[in-house]
Amino acid sequence: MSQSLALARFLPYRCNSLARKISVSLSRIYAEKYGLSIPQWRVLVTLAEYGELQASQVTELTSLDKVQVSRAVAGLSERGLLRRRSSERDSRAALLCLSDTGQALFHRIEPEVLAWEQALLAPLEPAEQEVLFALIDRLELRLQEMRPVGDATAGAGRSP
Amino acid sequence: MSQSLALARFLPYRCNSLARKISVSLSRIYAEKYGLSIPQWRVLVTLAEYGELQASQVTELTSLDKVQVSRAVAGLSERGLLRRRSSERDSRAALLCLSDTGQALFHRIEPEVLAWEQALLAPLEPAEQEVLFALIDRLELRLQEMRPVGDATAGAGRSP
DNA sequence: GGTAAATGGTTGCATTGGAAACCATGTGCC
DNA sequence: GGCACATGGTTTCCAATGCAACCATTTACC
Repeated sequence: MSQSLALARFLPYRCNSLARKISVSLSRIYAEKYGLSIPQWRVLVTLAEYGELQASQVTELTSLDKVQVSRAVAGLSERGLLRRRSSERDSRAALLCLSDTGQALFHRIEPEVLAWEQALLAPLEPAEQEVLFALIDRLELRLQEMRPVGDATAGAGRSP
Repeated sequence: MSQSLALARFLPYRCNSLARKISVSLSRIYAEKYGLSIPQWRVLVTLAEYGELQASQVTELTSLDKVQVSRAVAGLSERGLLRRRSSERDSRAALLCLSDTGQALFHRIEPEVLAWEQALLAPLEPAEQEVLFALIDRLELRLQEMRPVGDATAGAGRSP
């Protein structure tokens, strides 16, 4: 039957478009007010959540690639928002954690961002919010299944 | 109550991440196989759907900005996939429509792309697919409401 | 212990994408 | 008609992004 293609009903387009609008709107908080890029923001959140992490772990947790993480870390470090020390176990590895300033900044931004997200999700009932996240989970899972086996294009670039 | 922020449960992140993965995966069809960029692809679809359009209309329909449309059109035009003529009503306006080659290319790609989308959506029941699109609609609507009034940052740059 | 391969992270370089400046034309107003 | 301003589209310039090459170190293996 193959209905014909119209962007309005084409998931890649709709999803992209939604994601873009969300990013633009949200970035007014952390970008315009606090001068953070998206990668920087993600690194900040992740370190706030997990404490001390190796850069490679941040890479996995944020879905950023290692270059983005490296640059984000450099930027945050320059502003004194995080500290880098090298692991004694492996002197190549850099262990990252937020400085007090970084923590403070995060705690200042977090409620604003959460409030913004709540405002966005407000029209959806809690059950609908669950459904939304569940659908996203399933689609991501599906995408992984669809990837041809033996494809090196995995999330964060591990695997031999 | 304000649960704390975790990326895994943060809609902007999840949505962005999903959109990105979808794009990467899908682009194997129209980018790698047919050498089209995303903007070019969107313009192609839109012209295939609507016939002859002015560039500004394409801009609105695709959620691309006018620079992207301009470049996409230039690229497609170079490859002979679309024709540009200037409107007699307004000699600034460019009227765009697919050439026969462009139509042919579209008809070759369309079924592949639709099949890909079906594969992605396969794990979702039809009713769930409806829910998904409905949720996206509502979120986009909500984003528009949330935009501070008198904000010039509208989708495609209309409004006085 | 020494060489080869793997891993963690950074840097350089080419490409992309968006904002603003820019032409060309059209519209409003006197 | 003429001058200011709006509009359609293109070009220019700069920042962000991503890939690949690159050091430094560690691991594997002989």
